[in-house]
Amino acid sequence: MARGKDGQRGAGRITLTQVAQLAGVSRSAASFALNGRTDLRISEETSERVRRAAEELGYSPNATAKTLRTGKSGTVALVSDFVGTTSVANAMVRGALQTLRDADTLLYTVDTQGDPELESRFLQNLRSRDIDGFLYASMFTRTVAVPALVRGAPFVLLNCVSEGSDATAVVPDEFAAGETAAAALLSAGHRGDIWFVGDFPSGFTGGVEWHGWRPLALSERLEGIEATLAAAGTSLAGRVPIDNDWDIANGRDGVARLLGSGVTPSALICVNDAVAVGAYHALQHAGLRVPDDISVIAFDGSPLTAAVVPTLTSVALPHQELGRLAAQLLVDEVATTAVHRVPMSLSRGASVAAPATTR
Amino acid sequence: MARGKDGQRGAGRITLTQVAQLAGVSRSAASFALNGRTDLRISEETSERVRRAAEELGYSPNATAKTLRTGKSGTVALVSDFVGTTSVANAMVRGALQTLRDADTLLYTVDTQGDPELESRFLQNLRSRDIDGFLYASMFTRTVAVPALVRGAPFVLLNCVSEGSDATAVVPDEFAAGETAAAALLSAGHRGDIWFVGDFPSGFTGGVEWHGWRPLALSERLEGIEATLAAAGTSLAGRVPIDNDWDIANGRDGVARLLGSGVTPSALICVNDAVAVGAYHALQHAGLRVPDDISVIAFDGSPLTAAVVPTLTSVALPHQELGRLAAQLLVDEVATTAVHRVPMSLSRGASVAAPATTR
DNA sequence: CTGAAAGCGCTTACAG
DNA sequence: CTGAAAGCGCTTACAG
Repeated sequence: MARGKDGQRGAGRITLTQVAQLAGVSRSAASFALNGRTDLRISEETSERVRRAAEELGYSPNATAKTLRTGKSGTVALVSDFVGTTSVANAMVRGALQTLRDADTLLYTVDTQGDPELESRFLQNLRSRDIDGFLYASMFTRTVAVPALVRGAPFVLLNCVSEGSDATAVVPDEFAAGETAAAALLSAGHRGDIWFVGDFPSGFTGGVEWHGWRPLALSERLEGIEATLAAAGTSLAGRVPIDNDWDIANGRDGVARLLGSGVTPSALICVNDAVAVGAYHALQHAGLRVPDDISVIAFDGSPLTAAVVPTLTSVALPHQELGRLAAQLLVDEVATTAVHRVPMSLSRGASVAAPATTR
Repeated sequence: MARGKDGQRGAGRITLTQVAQLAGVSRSAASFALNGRTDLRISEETSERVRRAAEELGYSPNATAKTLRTGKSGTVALVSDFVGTTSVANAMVRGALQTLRDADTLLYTVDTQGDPELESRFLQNLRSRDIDGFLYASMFTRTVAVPALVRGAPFVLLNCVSEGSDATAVVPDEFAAGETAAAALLSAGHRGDIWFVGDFPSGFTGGVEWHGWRPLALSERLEGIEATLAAAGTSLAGRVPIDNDWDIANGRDGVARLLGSGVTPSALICVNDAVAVGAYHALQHAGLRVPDDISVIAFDGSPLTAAVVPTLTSVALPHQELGRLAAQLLVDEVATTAVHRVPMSLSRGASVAAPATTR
């Protein structure tokens, strides 16, 4: 993992000496001014000049040097065994950890909570420690703007792609996942009356910003579904828009609305497992049985699939493999701008059967 | 966050110079030998002497100095927005992050996967970076042996307690949680035929090692339950032992066995949500309705509670508050050996009702 | 192999 | 305020 194009030391990294020079003061004075120390009784005017110089040069202190000198790093570590959990995030971390372990590299995880200001502080800190590389990851598959600080070191996007498609990225193959879901229904004998549950609320389309984010899964899954249905001479009977969160309540409400409108689907393809669980609830409430009356298939392959009766058939996200591959690409310094798509496999439950009409 | 008793610089930290002295070689030679470089054509015998000296002194290189000199840190960072997920682990991280943010401290997370060798490598690396403090956390509440490397800096145990109770720790109040669960059933009118699902398999007791770990939740929850029932003049009708994993299948099998033995409980207290979901399945299979025929209550307050019909009543783990408090104690340098117990609150679903016999 | 030295970028006590 | 200096712990080119 050598330094990236923009990651060379010295190439651009501003030091305190340079700030002092520009401000026309001693290094000591610059240090005192920047750290807001008053021992030296530096005039406010001088302090201001130093701060402006630092600002102008884009100075950011080297945390490694500071730590070496002071014996304090300003950081705390949380050490845990969390990865054991079956969580989306943890599976990605687990995959990356395995690969990096073989490469004798440790993995620090930081969580920005999706907050740009916190992210920026973390990135500054990490860069100032001469981190060898970044895995820039997203909770759910979407398009991101890669921060300049990340671009300054080798990096691989994990579960997201860059705006200009100008970076190495690893994402699930959502199109193929859509194909897989549709094919599962087709091979069970379904042809018509297949509904998709989880479209954007009206006014939104898959291609635009949504919730401040730009998810990829929805549009690509839909394309895969439609392509496969079209090849079999059919198409979706319709799409049920639901609210933002793609949670259980959204799924229940959406399907209740669908059933209330007099439609009797043969099968439901739900945008994720939680929505499918909500669909179960609405179906049960309407006295419909899964899969006897209606088949249900979803995406994600989360623990929810085992919580319902009958168990839910779902096209599983390959989180661990995403982490593994992204780490491998980082270690291997593969410097393409390719988007690597990892296959999603069908996790078979008992929620898909032959359509009621054929029995 | 000052350095802990054993954390002072210089006090004990061995440097390369000391290794070289003990081995009777130059610092250059020591460096070359330890890094396995051959440029200098150091004899195998000398190398061996250096390695022995390093070993004897317990030398571990200072990563900060090394990074400063070489511009490489040997680490990679995974930057993400994972914390948004509703996962046990992430809630703890989120809580800690919030507190530390106010204290202007960043949080690095490392995951050891429960592997002692990987943990040791991480701890070495973190200590060598002069990390200001540790949150030592466990996935589930248990007794841990705190590594010496952690003790070398200020630290707080998160969701675990130390073997000798000689460290500041933050854990859920499991005893009170047991009381809460029992009280919920009592106030719904249940008196007898209350069964506990999730006892250790026979041969194990709550006090001893289990699965290589020593969980606290089970024994303390049971004590709280029994204490509250006793105060109401009753007691558990029995305990259903289940297999190790405390997952959905374990719960289903355990309850199926119980029902198969001819018992008809009035209420079930399940050791966690997953086991309760399994209980639902077994009850449904037996034609019993929740809560009309049997009430069910559990512990954890996970997303599974919303996935089932009726929604599950559960005593919720206060993960975020655990993280928040632990971070606060770390920042405040509270140097007691106190175990702080955080209350668990009742998350009301629709799975508890009056006993069938009273209606 | 040795030994003295430079240098990574910072903070800080010191004499002026 | 300045300015020269030391020092954190390492790596590494250099002359012997």
